[in-house]
Amino acid sequence: MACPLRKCGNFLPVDDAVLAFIDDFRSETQMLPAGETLIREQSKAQRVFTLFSGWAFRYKTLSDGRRQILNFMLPGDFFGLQQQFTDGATYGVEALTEVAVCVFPAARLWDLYRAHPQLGYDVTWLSAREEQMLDENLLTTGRRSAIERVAVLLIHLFKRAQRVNLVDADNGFAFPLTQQHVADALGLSLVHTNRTLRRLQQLGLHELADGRMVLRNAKALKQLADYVDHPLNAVPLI
Amino acid sequence: MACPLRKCGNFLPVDDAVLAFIDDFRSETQMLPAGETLIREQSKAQRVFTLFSGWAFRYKTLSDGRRQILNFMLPGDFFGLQQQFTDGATYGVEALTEVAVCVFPAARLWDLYRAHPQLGYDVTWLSAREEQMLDENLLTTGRRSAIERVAVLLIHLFKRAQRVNLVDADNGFAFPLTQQHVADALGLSLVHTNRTLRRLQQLGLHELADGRMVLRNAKALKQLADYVDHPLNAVPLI
DNA sequence: CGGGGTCTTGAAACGGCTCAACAAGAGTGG
DNA sequence: CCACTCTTGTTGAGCCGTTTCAAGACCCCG
Repeated sequence: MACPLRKCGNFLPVDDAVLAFIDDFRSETQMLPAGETLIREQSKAQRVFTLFSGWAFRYKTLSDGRRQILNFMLPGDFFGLQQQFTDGATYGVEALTEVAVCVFPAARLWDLYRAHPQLGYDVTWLSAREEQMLDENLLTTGRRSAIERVAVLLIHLFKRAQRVNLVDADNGFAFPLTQQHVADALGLSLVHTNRTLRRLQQLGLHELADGRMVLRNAKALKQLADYVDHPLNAVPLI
Repeated sequence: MACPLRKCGNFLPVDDAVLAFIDDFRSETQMLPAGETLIREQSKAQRVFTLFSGWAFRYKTLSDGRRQILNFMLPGDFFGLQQQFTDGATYGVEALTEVAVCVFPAARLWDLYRAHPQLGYDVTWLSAREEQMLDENLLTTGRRSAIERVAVLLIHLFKRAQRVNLVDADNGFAFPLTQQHVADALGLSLVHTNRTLRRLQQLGLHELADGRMVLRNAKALKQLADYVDHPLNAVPLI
């Protein structure tokens, strides 16, 4: 059965043999409501995932409850890999909206490398791509001011939504994050996030209401954030 | 010829065929002085590296010069992978001390996956491991206070040095970072980094002089930093 | 002897945090 | 249909952690 996500045109094509392997590799497809935990911090789950629809996020928490969101996941994102190489998950993953995920048994990951080196290469590719996003997030939380941080996040999520055809003609898209999520992703307090968001909105750079975001002035946002634009190259999908 | 680093006991053993492939894969071994650039930001280098000896670091800069150090590299670390999947390097790498690196042609990376899936798996492993460190750094810069940040960094570098037998019996090891490096790694200003380092030293938690660091009270540092200890499992070496 | 890099310290300014209160909407149960 | 609570967003006031500016010490090296 063909995967509808694959047809959106922003993923690399694969031949039938590989497709069949992926299909067989997948143990199930799951639907989960918003707020559900996909990977529990410290747990020893033996599964890896591809997000098929919806949004999710990866996070870590300190023992006193402070939370840092590491990155957001959109359709096509592959996750759960790292726990494979450690004694357990060093982070948690939570659904931001209702999500559909393809579930794979981590134990068979090594089979994948042996049977289809191409897929192994693709896994590495996706992993490296996620690492790049982390690099950017680290630069952001470490060295950008609050207003720059928010601007970067808005553009970044916009670009990512665009890849999977989630953005409409008016630069609008569903924005399922609460301000608390934004704060936790950027290393800011909730209150200051609110003020900063408000300030950007008053400058006319974006509009955010009822879970919907519209980028009003992407160029100004990019300039404000010192954002370097990368072309939207096709990426693997597993 | 046997790699001395491999014998230190903290790397996974590999069989002779794989070893021979790695040997053939390596295009050269280079020595570079401290301060030298191994990968230039924005460049299109076609090489990946394994650090054989010395320290290096990976960083990103904003157009106005603000710099964020993403992570530090110690012997055994594999880097340069990400640029393979983008149009160029999205970060820079600089030698912190004199370094020796094994250089591999990135163009042959795909050969590696095909010829030895085991090595492909190992590359992913190393990539996932680096990502874990980035996760931790992101949590640190996003959610920890200055004193917690410094404490985390000290423990983390200590543990990493320990893995490659760089720590002596008195918990001392060569510490080639300037305070500016520490500041750039933690998202702090130089002045505040100085004060914080000083404060920790006065508390008797560590000692730092003449490029040499001694952990005086690792337990207190861990507690202060809310640091979760992971066992020192063996990792692949390429 | 001069100059550049690193470390150190003081003083003042400021960005972001905390505390606190309130509004609006959604869901729940009587 | 109305209280009630819970979640999310909003705004003010004051404080504090960190930054910035500035200056001096020390050391190595040409």
